[in-house]
Amino acid sequence: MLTNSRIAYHRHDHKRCINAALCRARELCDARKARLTPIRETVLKTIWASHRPLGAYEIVDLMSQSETSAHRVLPPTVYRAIQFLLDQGLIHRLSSLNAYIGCPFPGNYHSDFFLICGQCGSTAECSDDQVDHAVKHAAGRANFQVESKVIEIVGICPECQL
Amino acid sequence: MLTNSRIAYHRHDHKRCINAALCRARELCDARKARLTPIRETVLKTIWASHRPLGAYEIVDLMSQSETSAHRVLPPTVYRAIQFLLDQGLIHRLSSLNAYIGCPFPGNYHSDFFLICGQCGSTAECSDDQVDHAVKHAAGRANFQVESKVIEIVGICPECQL
DNA sequence: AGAATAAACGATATAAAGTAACATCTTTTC
DNA sequence: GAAAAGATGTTACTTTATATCGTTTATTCT
Repeated sequence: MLTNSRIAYHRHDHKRCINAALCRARELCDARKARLTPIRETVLKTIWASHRPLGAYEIVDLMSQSETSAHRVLPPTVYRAIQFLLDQGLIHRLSSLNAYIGCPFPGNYHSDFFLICGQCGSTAECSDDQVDHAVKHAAGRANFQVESKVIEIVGICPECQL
Repeated sequence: MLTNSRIAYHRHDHKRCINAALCRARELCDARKARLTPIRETVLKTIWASHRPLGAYEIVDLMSQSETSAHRVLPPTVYRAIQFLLDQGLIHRLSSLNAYIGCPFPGNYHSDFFLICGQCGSTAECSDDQVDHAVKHAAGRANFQVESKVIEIVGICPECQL
């Protein structure tokens, strides 16, 4: 099972998460000749500010408040950056929250699901063959051909159980 | 595996689906002393018009166009009925579509997931212990305690594969 | 039956999430 | 360095959902 739950749900130096995410994003975009512009990078950085999914308008507000941007950032600007980051697999959308979260392992193919803590909001991404297989098997029994899945689990993270 | 995929994805007398759903709804609400008012029943019936999930505003439009209602039905009216039906487990919300679908087996506890045909839109509900177990197991490895899940699979239904 | 209470509904306004369209500016390509 | 492609700024708008308040309908209790 591939997951960042050990990091996301425990004390850690989050700057390293941010740095790693930005580095990998630059690498990936470079390799793909996709343009990680300042705006896009700022949106990615803003999303990576924590392990809690962020709504698009929260990103708008955070970016507008920041010193770096002179004038208010507008929704289409953020949504365009979000779309780019989604296309590049650098972030994911959580349908059940209308929110976005950074992908901890972009580039590698992974069919992922999310563990969303209902208490603190921290969300980990997981990729597990058994879950994948169970879903595909169940769908197969209905002769249903799987193309994509949304799996979002709400519960209590290890820290919030204490 | 509990599922209505055999029905939803194949020719069938859909009136029976509607009748069955309304009957079970009446029974359940009766047993629980919950009030299945005319509006609520109409919303449920409208949702059950097909096996395709319906957006709240589609319900608003359909109900407004119908002869039975003299004046335009307003969003809060529909949303209140939707909330009631969700509370009673008579319908489900599909987060990835912002849409609502009738539950084919209300009353029985079931941890369900959905098979959404990307082509025709028809959606079946499934409940499968193996999927359930795989998810719980994967979450457990992250010491995450599952409370609820959203599992929505998009793909091609048996009919649309032909 | 009739008052008191609770539940449901009507209506207006507004919040929250997301997009269309078009003008402008910047980068890349040839 | 001109043409084309890509990114951003700006305005307006669509879609989804909810808050609020006044009114009506149903239930309960005596």
